[in-house]
Amino acid sequence: MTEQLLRKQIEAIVKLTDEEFQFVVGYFEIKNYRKNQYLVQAGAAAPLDHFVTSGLLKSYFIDEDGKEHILQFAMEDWWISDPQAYHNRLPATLNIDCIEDTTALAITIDNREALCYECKKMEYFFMKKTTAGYIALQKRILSLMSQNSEDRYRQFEELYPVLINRIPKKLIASYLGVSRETLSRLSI
Amino acid sequence: MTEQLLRKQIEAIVKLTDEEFQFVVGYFEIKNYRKNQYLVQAGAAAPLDHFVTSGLLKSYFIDEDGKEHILQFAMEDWWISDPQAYHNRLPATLNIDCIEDTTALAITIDNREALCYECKKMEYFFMKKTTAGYIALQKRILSLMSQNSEDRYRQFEELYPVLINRIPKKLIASYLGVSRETLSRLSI
DNA sequence: TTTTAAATGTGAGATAAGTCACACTTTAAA
DNA sequence: TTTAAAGTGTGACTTATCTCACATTTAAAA
Repeated sequence: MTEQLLRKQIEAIVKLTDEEFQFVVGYFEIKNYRKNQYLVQAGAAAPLDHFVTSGLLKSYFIDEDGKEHILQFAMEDWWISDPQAYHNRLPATLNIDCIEDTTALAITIDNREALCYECKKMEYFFMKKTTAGYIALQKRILSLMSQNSEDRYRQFEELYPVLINRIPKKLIASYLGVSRETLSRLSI
Repeated sequence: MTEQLLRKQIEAIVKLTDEEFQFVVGYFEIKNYRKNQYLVQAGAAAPLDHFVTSGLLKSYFIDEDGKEHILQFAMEDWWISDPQAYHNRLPATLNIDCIEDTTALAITIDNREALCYECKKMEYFFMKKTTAGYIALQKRILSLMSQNSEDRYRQFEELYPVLINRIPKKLIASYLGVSRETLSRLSI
């Protein structure tokens, strides 16, 4: 069952009774998306945070030259949103779309805030997740500043071995901040 | 009074009574540091998160070539730590030291967790701060991936005008992920 | 299965940024 | 106030990476 994945992730941080988990799940809705479908489009509202239970997504920014820069991939057990748009109820600056058909549990910002208010365990859970995300982003910044393309690729390989054969190399290049030609020329 | 800065920042997010604020402040200690002094050294413990009330600090990573990469500056009203070391009670991978003599309110991770447990308003406050930090890091990643040195410098100027004349250009270069020579050659 | 589109590899040349070197200026220390 | 250290600017050369082009392979759609 798709909710069990969420439960497992939550319970790695805080224990919940069956009733508590049913209460939590009530704040989410199950969503299905097709390959290439947008979940979020720049300029539009981005009212949902998604916990992916199957499939694969990417969030990315399109710069003034029309170039895509991938900020995040999200497969099973990952969360994905445009955090700025979501938390501050602003129009999206990012796009999110499906690399594969995807099923996710989605929660609105209002529901999330209500849930955190009603259930402090969940506030604690989200706190832990956000902190871990913050740490991961700091590492990514250091990686962009201190490593060359090849080292960044190798680090990606090590960190997300599953994704290497599941995502086109040109998308990995975009995630790493390198052109697809340069990635293709690496001795890897 | 140095605590009032903290109160003001907290009250921009959650209102506190005088008693509540006194309770909160009890979890912090006032620390003074001299210019060039380390707050955190790579390899050692990093048991404190600092809320700066005066002065200026930097956190940075030293790569295998001995090159410094600045992750963050922190002046009045900013928080600074090695989040990975702090939250997970690990040895630091970052260094933090003073660009200017600094006064800060410091809190241990144990005190922070106890405070969040005792005072849900503070948990909410830290949640908001961490989320805002996460969003800022995402923007920095996109900036590193999509902008050239000059655009990054101009963006820094716009975002932190106060820091431009307070920090040596070579440190700004390190923060922007560019050599000091290249920064010096920009037509800015 | 056939057709079309997407992904990938690779050459050739352009370019942003890095590195090393040294002079000059500003700031801090003795 | 003198001395030393740190910060900054700039020339000359190197290099990683980008861009454009086109061929080839692989995957998806008709």
